[in-house]
Amino acid sequence: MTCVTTAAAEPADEPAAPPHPAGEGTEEKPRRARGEQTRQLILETALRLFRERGYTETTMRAIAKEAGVAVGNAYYYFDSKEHLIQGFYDRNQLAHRVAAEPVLANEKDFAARLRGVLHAGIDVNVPYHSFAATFFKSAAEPSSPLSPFSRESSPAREAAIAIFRDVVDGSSAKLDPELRKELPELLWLSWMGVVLFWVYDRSPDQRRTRRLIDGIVPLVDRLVGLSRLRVLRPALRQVLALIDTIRRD
Amino acid sequence: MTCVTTAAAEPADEPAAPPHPAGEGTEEKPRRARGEQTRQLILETALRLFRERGYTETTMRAIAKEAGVAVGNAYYYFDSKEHLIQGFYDRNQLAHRVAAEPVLANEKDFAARLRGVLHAGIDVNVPYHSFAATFFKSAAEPSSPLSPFSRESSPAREAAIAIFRDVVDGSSAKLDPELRKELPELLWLSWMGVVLFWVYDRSPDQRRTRRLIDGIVPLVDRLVGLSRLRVLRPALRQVLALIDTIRRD
DNA sequence: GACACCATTTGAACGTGTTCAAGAAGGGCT
DNA sequence: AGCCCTTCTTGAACACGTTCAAATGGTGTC
Repeated sequence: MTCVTTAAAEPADEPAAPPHPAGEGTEEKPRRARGEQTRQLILETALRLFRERGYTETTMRAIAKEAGVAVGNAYYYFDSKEHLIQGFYDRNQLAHRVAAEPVLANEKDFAARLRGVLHAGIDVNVPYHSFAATFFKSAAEPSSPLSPFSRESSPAREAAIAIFRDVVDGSSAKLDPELRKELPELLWLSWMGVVLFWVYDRSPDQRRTRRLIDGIVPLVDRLVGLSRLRVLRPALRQVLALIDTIRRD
Repeated sequence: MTCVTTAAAEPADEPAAPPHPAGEGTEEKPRRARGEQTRQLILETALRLFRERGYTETTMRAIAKEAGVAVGNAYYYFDSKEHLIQGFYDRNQLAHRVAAEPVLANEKDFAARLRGVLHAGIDVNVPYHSFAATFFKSAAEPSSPLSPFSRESSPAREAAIAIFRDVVDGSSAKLDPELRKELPELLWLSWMGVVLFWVYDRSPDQRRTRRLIDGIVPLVDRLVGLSRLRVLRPALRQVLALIDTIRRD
């Protein structure tokens, strides 16, 4: 209950930068530090065990024991076992951004940018493919805070969409201004589709997903290019109108 | 608690035909009957409780008690609580077929057929929207037998695709023969997308889903119509090639 | 009738995620 | 110092899904 606020308040920066700027003294504990430290300890331990044993096989008792705390303590910081995944979620979001940076900085071609970003997204997730399925199961429940469409995931979702906005804005492609406005979100949605495919992908090294990306990017590129074609104008308007209709409830 | 009757007797539309290995020397009557009856009783009771209280809120103990059997007995017939959903799955599949029948029989226009089938699919699911979300959660796990892509769901999946094959075959639309071959499966995939949208749809009476259908059907119709256009031929080939590539692992 | 066999049924027991009432650990105040 | 208040920590207890060795019961065989 109480930890909901703390958890949801600053989820973005916990993976990389610890909130310890300078005063590294042991006595410098302004009330917050002790709790935050425990929180991090539990999260780190949990993610490590998830990686080592898988999600379902890792029990809350094991996490607590390994972290050297009581099981109830974990529930003081995290509402449920599933909420521990949120940490994984945020961390990978950030890793995706970092991995996509080179392509976004150097490449101008739309297709190349999109392709790079999609592959980068898969790259950072590869180590977790085995238990991503279970994790995905949790995310699939609409009422779950882990759902990519949920309010709680809103920051992470916005951050993800921002990457695709970058893909569009930094590209040399010329396209319909109205489409340009909607494209980032549409690309993000496609990305969710790719992730869905990836989760289900049982081929070695998930190479089918790689091929899906390589195949679908030129298609999207072509479609986007064709968007200025006269014959397709009405269809484009139709799509945009539909999106608008659905969005306004 | 000998409630043998009402629950089991009412719905005679059980899709599972009794196994008739005709040609075996054994007597066909008594041995199997008792077990099958219990199995049905448990399934009926479970589905009723799911409808009344929701999936998560219905405990296996409650199902067993209500059915007048021991918990272990339910596990003799069903591997897990999730496996009980498979019954729900099959039943709705059949209901979809039935509900779509009138449209498929009377309508010739492709768009109208597709629209009718999609709305019919939502219609039969409406009563279960509240717990469909939880049920969907189970189906989302790739390893789960409930996954629409799993081997266990193969029959139900084929049956569903068959509906869309009917949509295509019975329509007056003229389209590329290669596309025609793939279209049923593509439409089924779109249907899965619509269901996904529906599960997440929180608008009253899920009216956003209805609008999504009404909006997307003309689009698909248009796209299918355009498929014979010269400019789009290469793109179409590209799509079909991609599907082929992915399919062959 | 007696026995064996196998499908069926039982309910206690196990391990799990989660809750909760109680306490410990400090820091700020008088 | 003494007290209060918030933050943090504890571990037993609960309800659930699931398992399993044992009991039951009907059917075929001798």
